[in-house]
Amino acid sequence: MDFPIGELSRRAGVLVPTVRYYEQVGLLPPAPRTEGGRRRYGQADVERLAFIRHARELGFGIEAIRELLALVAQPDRPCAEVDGIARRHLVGVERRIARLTALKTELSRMIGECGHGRVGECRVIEVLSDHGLCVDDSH
Amino acid sequence: MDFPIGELSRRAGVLVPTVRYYEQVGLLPPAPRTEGGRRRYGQADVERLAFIRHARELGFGIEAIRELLALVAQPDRPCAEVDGIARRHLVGVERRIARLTALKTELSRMIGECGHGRVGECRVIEVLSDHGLCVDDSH
DNA sequence: CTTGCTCCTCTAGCCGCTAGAGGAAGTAGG
DNA sequence: CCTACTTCCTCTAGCGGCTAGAGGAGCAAG
Repeated sequence: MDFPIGELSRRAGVLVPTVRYYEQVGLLPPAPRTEGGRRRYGQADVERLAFIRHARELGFGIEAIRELLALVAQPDRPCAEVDGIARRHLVGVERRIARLTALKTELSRMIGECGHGRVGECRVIEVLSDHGLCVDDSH
Repeated sequence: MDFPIGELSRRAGVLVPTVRYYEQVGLLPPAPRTEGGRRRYGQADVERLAFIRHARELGFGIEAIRELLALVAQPDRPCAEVDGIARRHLVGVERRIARLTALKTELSRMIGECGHGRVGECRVIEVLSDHGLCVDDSH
């Protein structure tokens, strides 16, 4: 119930330098130290760190996670804010998907039209050279 | 047929500091200078820069663009390499779409299950706290 | 000749880590 | 007690692809 950073790292599945980074940016509180200056952690830190890790895996940014952690500390407040943060993130993810899907379409078309001849006649190069050859000019 | 960086910027639709950055990383050749030390450009630079811009819009990285530009300079070579670069990029884009789509699914589910009560009972927080509540553990 | 615009270089910042240097603390075995 | 080994510490720099800002010089028009 009182272990060093490496153990925390293993338990939460987060690299040691990343743990220190999270402390630095304020996602984890400054850990108490041994006489020799080493950080000591407890079970609560494992849970907090696992929360952070999972949120990161779901693509939340550091700032959003900071807000989520602040809200977790106030369990009696309505969860509209939590909902809002998650929804905003979802909208961002959907936008990125839409953009990447447009890219994918354009790339596929470009590649499909390549006649596998020489660079000088390559459709891929032509399309890159002339935006007018794109179907969708959203980019 | 001999204009400064601001004019190049306008014609190609690329910000001035970005043009200088592209020169720095070798996508554009070092521009000839006036006596006063200012860069001068011609029509060929507009086309090269437009090519770079379009490739960036399609998500190609600087390194890939460097390779593409080197290939454009050798129009008689077979375009298999061009094709390869584009295909590799397409695969990367598809992977990112797949990943984001999985995120989107998880986020939507999480948000849909939120009962709009208090933070303490919020499903969003619960899911973030416990990875076991995720349907797909690919993340 | 002065105003105002454009241009120059250089440095730092964005995000979220990751890597490495150089050194100190802690632990296990002889 | 000494050594060897591992883990930990701080600090700095780097990734990609720009973007912003400081501080100064060139240049064209009025």
